Amino acid sequence: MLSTQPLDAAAQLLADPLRARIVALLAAETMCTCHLVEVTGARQTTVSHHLRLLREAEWVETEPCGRFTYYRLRPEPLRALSAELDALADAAAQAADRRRPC
Amino acid sequence: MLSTQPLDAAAQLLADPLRARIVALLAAETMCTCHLVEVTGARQTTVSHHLRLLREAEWVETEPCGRFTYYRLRPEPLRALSAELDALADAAAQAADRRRPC
DNA sequence: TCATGTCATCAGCCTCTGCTGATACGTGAC
DNA sequence: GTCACGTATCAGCAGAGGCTGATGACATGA
Repeated sequence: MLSTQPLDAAAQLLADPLRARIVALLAAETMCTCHLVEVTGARQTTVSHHLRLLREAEWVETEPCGRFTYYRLRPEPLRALSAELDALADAAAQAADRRRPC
Repeated sequence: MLSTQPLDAAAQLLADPLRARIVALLAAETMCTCHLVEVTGARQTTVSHHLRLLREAEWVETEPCGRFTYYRLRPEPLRALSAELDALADAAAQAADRRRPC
């Protein structure tokens, strides 16, 4: 268990459609808020709200550049979550035989 | 993209603390509802509610056994989600260089 | 058949959270 | 300085979803 945040807290960050879209967009390209607003079609305040949650969870890093703010997605939290899910899948594959009797 | 369900829908299933706990418990051992109620300390209706969501998403399979109902966690959805997150992490690792200019 | 135990479903409540509009801050251009 | 632009924060609202108690279906054992 290498994760620094609980499984449910990490999953919660991806549980919203728009936020998941933002994560996917930032995975492809480092971009600033105005890009995300343009691509997603959401309001600026809404995008900023989601970026705040990602920032507080340390899933993204900000890089101010003049008037703009670039957002970069950190791969580490995604890797940690992926590894945790993979471990669960491994356990589940073996749990078909292990059955707790009533 | 091998996943049969959207990223946010899959993440939503793990976004609740109790539901994530149930998934983790079922990953370790195939067990029936009464076990989950006993271990988690939650009400039976609450556990049944979460099991229903996992069942409808086909994350678990049921096996009626007399009065009891055994629940088995399928590893496939976890693997698919893990793979998707790993791909996002790969992309994010390279996206540090790719920057969309304003 | 009747009582008991296991589990699922339903309606209602309540909390959480995402969305919105208004507003404030900082930066760069003029 | 003044204006435009990009961004963040705030309060209020509304919808989604988790929890609860009541209830019913089904299987088991006396």
